[in-house]
Amino acid sequence: MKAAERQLRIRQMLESRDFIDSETLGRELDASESSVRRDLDILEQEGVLRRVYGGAVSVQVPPTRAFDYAVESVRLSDEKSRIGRLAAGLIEDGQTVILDGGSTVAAVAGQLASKSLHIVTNSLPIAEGLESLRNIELTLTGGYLDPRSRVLLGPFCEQMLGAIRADAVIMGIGGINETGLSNNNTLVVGSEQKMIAVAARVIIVADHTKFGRGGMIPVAPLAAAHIVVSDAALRPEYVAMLRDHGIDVLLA
Amino acid sequence: MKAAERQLRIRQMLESRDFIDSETLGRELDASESSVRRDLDILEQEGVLRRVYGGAVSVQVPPTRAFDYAVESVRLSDEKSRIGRLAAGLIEDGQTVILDGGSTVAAVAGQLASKSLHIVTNSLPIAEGLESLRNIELTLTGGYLDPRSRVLLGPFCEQMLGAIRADAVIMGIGGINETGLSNNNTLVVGSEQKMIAVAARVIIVADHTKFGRGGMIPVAPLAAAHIVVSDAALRPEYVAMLRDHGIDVLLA
DNA sequence: ACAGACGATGAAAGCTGCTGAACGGCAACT
DNA sequence: AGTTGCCGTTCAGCAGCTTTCATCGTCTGT
Repeated sequence: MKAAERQLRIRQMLESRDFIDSETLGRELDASESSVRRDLDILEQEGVLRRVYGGAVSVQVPPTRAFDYAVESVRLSDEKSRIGRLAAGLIEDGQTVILDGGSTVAAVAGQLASKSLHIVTNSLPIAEGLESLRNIELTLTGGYLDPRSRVLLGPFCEQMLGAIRADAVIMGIGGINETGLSNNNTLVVGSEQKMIAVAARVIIVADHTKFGRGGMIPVAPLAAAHIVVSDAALRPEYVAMLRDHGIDVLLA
Repeated sequence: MKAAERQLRIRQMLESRDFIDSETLGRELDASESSVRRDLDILEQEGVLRRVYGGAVSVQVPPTRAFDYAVESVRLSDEKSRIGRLAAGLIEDGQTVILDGGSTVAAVAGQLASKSLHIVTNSLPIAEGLESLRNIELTLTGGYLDPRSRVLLGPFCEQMLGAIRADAVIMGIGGINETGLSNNNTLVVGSEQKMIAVAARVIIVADHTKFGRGGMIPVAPLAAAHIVVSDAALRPEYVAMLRDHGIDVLLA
């Protein structure tokens, strides 16, 4: 394995982990710890990570400061923040991205803070978390404001979503099983279907507890999703099911 | 487990817990209590937590939001709140009302809290002020979020406004003189023109300092307004000018 | 095709700094 | 005042870091 490839792999690993120790890196990359250390030096100079005793930590734009206001009530579990980081890694500078509501998507939003993006969202908490960032151009959908979830809904929201095109949509979901994606909130389903329709890539974020569950309202068949990001506790049969449908599965 | 990783885990644990005792930390992190104590020292220096006897408590983030609101309410002068009360009296239960952005309009919004209304607004601060009220149905326009004024703008906003009808619009304004209403913020003008077009009654709220001023961008001729609400310090010639155009003038 | 230069790699040596255990002191509770 | 439990300090041991060097593969010029 060449140096450039190792460094790429290290970058990827840091998308889903806060910290990696040198020993693990050496083993996973099949290289000596000397080489790993050299790679870490280079990546540190590039600002990708920070070297610490025992390994390296990923240098994130402190989500604890940039985004906490929006999600102060929603305690982010470890799993969700790992999913967030991994999903955020799928988005590249300059893209237009639709963000659905929901706490898992909010976790992704926090990790997008360092990128230059055009974000379209119907979620007020997410908008509030991102609005102060100069590198993010923020567009809200219109619509009725649901006071419980603080999400914009209804025909105006759908109409506006129908008028745009996006590189990707990042969407949370109530339940996933072999029959497809589903949700329990009746009102958001229409907007979510529109989001899927206008986005070139559909990225579903869902922790492992969402699998096997069927929500009340079907949203879309499995084939509508291009990428599913979940956590390591996802049972293998679900991974296989998704891959059978041609869906990329990433586990944080 | 390395020091850096332990400290990250401690940070995460404090996201969901206010207090952690040293013994639990030592067990969960698989490290000696000595090491845990050292970590806590470091994290305390970084301001993440505060050490207490038996463990550590998370240090709550100072709410910068409260500062914003404080500034806003200080700026809300006696005149504006009187104008707000008077203008709110023009609105009846059950109506659909469009609210423009701006601090004077925000003063009106505060006085609308007791009524049962359907409010349409492009202002995030106003939406945040009203969203918790059960008697108010709230619809936001879509559009680009202007980070400075926190108002939704642009073609999506105008398109959505064009699709609705309202009983009234309550609008602040940058300047009023014999040539009409004008504003200094280029971007909001298009939305304001739409609001005027779709509302049955156009209610302009403006303290007396706005009169005689000409803003950079013309918004509408005087005749577009149906009611102007100002304060008692408004000079009589302006009252006469407005009445000559068939506009009702109310002085708070 | 061959020789030399260059960069990358892994191993070894020496050093730095982290770790856990032990111990005395102090705070909290009875 | 006594007991219990927690804290800060100290120190030996060791894991990990840096530096150095020999080796190997690749590239370049002749």
